[in-house]
Amino acid sequence: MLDKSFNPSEAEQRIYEAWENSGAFKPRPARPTDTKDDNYSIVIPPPNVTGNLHMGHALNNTLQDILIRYNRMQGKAVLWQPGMDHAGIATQMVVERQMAEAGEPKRTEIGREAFIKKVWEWKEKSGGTIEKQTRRLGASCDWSRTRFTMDDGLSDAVRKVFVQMYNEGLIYRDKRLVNWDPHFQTAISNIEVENEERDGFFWHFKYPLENGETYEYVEKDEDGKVTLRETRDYISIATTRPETMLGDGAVAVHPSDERYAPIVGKRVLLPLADRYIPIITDRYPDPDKGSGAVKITGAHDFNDYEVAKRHDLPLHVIMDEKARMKAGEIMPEKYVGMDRFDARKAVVADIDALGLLEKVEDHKAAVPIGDRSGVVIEPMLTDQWYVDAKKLSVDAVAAMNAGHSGEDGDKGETRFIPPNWKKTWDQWMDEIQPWCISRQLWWGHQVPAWYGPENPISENQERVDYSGLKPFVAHNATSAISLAQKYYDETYGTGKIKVTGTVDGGGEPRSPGMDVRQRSGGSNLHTGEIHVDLTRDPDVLDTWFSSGLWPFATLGWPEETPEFDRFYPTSTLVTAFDIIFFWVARMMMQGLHLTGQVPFKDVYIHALVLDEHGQKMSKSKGNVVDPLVLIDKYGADALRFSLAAQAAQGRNIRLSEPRIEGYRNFGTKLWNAANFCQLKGCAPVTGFDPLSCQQTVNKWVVGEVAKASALVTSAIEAYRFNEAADAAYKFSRGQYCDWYVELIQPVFDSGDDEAINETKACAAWAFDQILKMLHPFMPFITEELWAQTAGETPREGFLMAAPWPDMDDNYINTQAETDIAWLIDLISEVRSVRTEMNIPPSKKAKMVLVGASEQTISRMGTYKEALERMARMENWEVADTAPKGAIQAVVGETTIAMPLEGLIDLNAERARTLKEIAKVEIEIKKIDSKLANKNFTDRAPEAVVNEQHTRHTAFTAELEKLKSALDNLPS
RNA sequence: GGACGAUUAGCUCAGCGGUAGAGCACUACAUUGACAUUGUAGGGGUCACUGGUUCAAUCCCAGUAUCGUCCA
Repeated sequence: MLDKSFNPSEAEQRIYEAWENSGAFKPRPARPTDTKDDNYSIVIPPPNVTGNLHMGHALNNTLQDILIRYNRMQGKAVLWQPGMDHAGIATQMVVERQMAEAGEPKRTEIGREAFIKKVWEWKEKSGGTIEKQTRRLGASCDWSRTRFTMDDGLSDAVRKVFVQMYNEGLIYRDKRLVNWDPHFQTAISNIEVENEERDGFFWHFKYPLENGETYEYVEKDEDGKVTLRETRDYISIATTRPETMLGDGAVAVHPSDERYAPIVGKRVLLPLADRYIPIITDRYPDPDKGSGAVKITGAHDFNDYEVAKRHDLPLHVIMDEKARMKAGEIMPEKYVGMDRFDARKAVVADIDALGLLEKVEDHKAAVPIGDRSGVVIEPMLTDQWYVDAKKLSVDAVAAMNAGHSGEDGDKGETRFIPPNWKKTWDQWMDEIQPWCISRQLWWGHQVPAWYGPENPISENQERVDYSGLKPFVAHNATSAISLAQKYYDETYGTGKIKVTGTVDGGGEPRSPGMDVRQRSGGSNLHTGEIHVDLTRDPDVLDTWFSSGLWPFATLGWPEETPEFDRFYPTSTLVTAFDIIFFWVARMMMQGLHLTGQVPFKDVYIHALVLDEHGQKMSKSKGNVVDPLVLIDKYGADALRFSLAAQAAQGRNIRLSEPRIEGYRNFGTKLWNAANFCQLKGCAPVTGFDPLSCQQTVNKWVVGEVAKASALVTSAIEAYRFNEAADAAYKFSRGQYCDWYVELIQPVFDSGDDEAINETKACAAWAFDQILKMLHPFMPFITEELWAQTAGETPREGFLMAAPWPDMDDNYINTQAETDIAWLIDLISEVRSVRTEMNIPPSKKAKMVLVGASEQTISRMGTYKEALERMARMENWEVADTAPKGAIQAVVGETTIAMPLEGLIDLNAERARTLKEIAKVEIEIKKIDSKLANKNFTDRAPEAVVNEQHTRHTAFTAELEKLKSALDNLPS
C-alpha cells in the first residue's frame, strides 16, 4: 500500500543519493558499436563560484536535465559535464569584503600570494554552494567530473592557449581605450557594463576664440530663412561631463555646418586649462544636437577617441586609476587629486565665475555602470592584452551560417534554437571589437608573460636600460628565461647578457598608462657582467578567456583523452540570450581555432524567468524568488514541470506559483492512480505484449500510449519542452486517470479472470510508460512510483536507466479508438445533460435509445457496466419514439432519452434544447455558406470540401433530433 | 534612431491557413468505492487595429497603435 501521498522533502534526497551512489550519472561505458550519434553531451554553463541558484539557473538546469535524462533513456552514452568558473572580480570582491568584516588586514597589506591563498581557503569552505543547490533540482550531472576554471588542468590549458595564440599573433599588447572600473581599478569588458538611463545635465560652455577674434554667427530655419544673426567671440559647446574639458584636444563641428564655417581651423582658448585647442571638422558631431559643436576628449570618451585618432589629436589622460584628477602638464594645480565628481562641480563653478557658463539643461543620458561595482565606468587609455577577435570570428560566423543554411561547414555546423537569435549574433559578430583579456586583479590566471628590457645596453648609461620592455610569453618562468636568453644571445652575441631569473610581478594594480617597468634588475655595465631579471606581468586574464575553453578543456584537452574523443563536439548548449556574446561567441571562436571543430551543434536559447508581474527579477527590486523555497514548498518535480511547461520558444516565463501548485497536484493525482492500480493488483508482468490485448479498452489505451509517447519524443527532439510536457500531461491525466482507470473498473468487477489479468498487466504497463515519459520532467516522483509499483519482484534498475518508449503505428487500433471515442462522447453528453437539468448523481436513469444503429446497440451491451457507473444508467432499451417528458441527449445517430418524470423542469429542458438547436443552426449556416461558394468547392482541396459535407450531414441530423426532442416535450 | 519580441477567456499563457485551447480564477452540483493536494458539469473570446494575399486569415504579408527587451 502506498502512503497517502508523495512526500518530496523525504524522498528527494534519498532518491538523489541512490542515483548518485549507483554511478547512474556517469556516461555508460563505450560500446564497440557506438557511433558519434550514440554519444550525447552537454557542458553546463559554469555558474559563478560565489553564486546561488536563482530561477534562471533552475530553468536552465531543468531543461538540460530533461535533454540529458531523455537521451540517457534513449540508450545513448550521456555526459553532463558540471563545474564552475572562478569569477575574477566577484570572488575577489566577496573575499575582500569578508576580510574587511573580520577586521583583517587588507589585500594590499598581506600581498598577492597570501591573498590568493585566502581565496582558495574561501573557495574550499564556502564556494560552490550552487552545486549543492543544483542537486536539489534533481540535475543528473556527472559530479565525479566536476571542474573549476582555476583547477590545474584548466589553468594549464589557459597558459598553453595564451602562448599559442600569442605566437600566432592572435594575442597582442595594445594601448586603447578600455572600460575602467574605478572601484575595482581594473579594465572590464564592454559587456560587463550596463547602460543606465539617468537624470543629468547638459552644461553649455563658451570657449572664447583666440585673440578675441569674432565672427558672424547665423542660424537659419528649414526654409533657409535667417532666424538669428549675431557677432560672437566664442564657440558654444555642450557636455554632460564638464570635468573632462580639462583634457580636451579640440572642438569639432560637422563639415556641412555653415554656422561655424568662418572659424574652422582657428583656435579657442580652453578655459581653466589655459591652453589653445583647434576647431576641426569631423563627421561625428550632429549639427542638430545642442549647438552642433562638440569638445573632443580623446582619452576619456569612446567617440572622441575615434575622432582624435582620425585627426591625430593629443590624448590627455587626466584621471588616475581611482578616477581622481591626475597631476600632469596640462592639469591645473587646483584640481589635482579631486574626485571626478567633485571636479565636475568645481569646473562648472569656475566656468560660471568666468562668465562662460551659457546655460544648464536637464538631460537624461545613458550612463555606463559596472555590473559588479555599480560605479560609473570611466573610459581610460591603458596598455592591455587583446585577442584579435575579428580574425577569430571568421570561422565562428561561417560555422553558424552553415548551421542555419543546412550546408556543411568545414569545421562543423552550429545553429541557434530558436533560429532568430542568428540575427543578433550576426550583428554583434559583424561589429566585433578586439577583446581585452587582461584584468588588473589578483584572482585569476596570471598572464604568462615575462618582461625584460628591450635594449639593455644603450649608450651613455650606467645601468641596464629598462625604458623599453620586451615580453617573453611562455608556459612557465623557466621557458620564459630561456626565450629571453635566446633573444639576447641573438641580438647581442652569445654570452654577453645573462638572464639571471625572474622577480615577482605582483603588487598594486598598475595605474592607467603605466608600464611594467617598476622593477629593475640589472648590473653595472662597467663591470662587464650584464645581468637582467625578468618581471612577470601582474595582470590576470578575463574569466571568460578560460570559460571559452570550457567545452573542450573540461574534457581533458589539450591532452588526447577518451572523453574528448567521445563527447566533443558537444551536442547541445543550453543558455539564456544574455550571454550569447559573453560566452557562446567566445566558445565558438576559441573552440574552432583550437580544436578545429565547433564546440557544440545546437545552441538552445531559453527564456528569462520574470516575476509574476513580468518584471525582471533583481536584488534591488526585491522581487527575487528563490527556487529552493519553491522546492521546499511544492517539491522539485512541480517546479521543474512548471518551468518546462512554460518554456515555449521565444517567450519569457512569468513565474506562476498557482501553476506550480497545480503540477504538484498533478503529481498527487498520479500517485493516487498508482494507488488504485495497486489496490486492484496491477503489477508489471514480464513478457507482457501490449499488442496481445483483447479487451477494447486495453487496446485503446495502448494506442493512446503510443500516440502520446511519440508526441513527447518529437517535441523533446525539437526542443519544444512545453509541448512535450503538455503531451505527457494530457495523456496521463486526461486519458489514463480520467477515463482508462474508470473504464477498467467494470472489468475488475466482471469475474472474468482472463480479462482481469490482461487488464492488470495492461494497466501496469501503461502506467510504466507514463512514468517513463514523465521521468525527464518529474524525476523524483516517477522514480519513487517506479520502485513502489514493482509488485512482488523489485525492479531491476532505476527508471532513469529504463528504455524510452518506442512504439510505432501498429500499436494504434482504430476500431478500439472509435469505440472508446463513442463511449466517452456518450458518457460526456449524458453527464452534461444531467448536470444541466440538475439531476442528482444518486438518481439513476433508464436510457431509451431512439434511432440506434446495430453498432450502437451492440456497444450498449458491451459497455453496460461502464455506463451504469459513469453515466448513471439504470438500464436501457430501444424504442421507436422517445417517451414524453424525458431529457434527451444526441450522440451520433442516436437520441438518448432519459425519462425522469417529476425530476425535470420542463421549461428548463425546453430552454436547454433551444439553446442547443441555436448552436447547431449557427454551425450549419456557416457550412452552408461555405458549400454554396463555388470558389470554395472548386478550389479547396477535396478532403476539405468532403469534410464540410460530412460535418453538414452530422449537424443536420443532430438538428433533426434536437427538434423532435423539443416537439416531444409536453407543452 | 536600429534590432527582436508581444498583443488570443477575468488572470497567466499555448496554438493553428478550414471546427478557438490549457492552467488558475469563477458558478453549480457531488462526500460514488484511487484521489478534497478531489470529481463532474458550466459560463466566458470581433484572437489589438487597418489594409493586402487566398476559395478560406486568429494564423501569411504590409502598415498603425500600445507594451517589453536589447543595441547605439
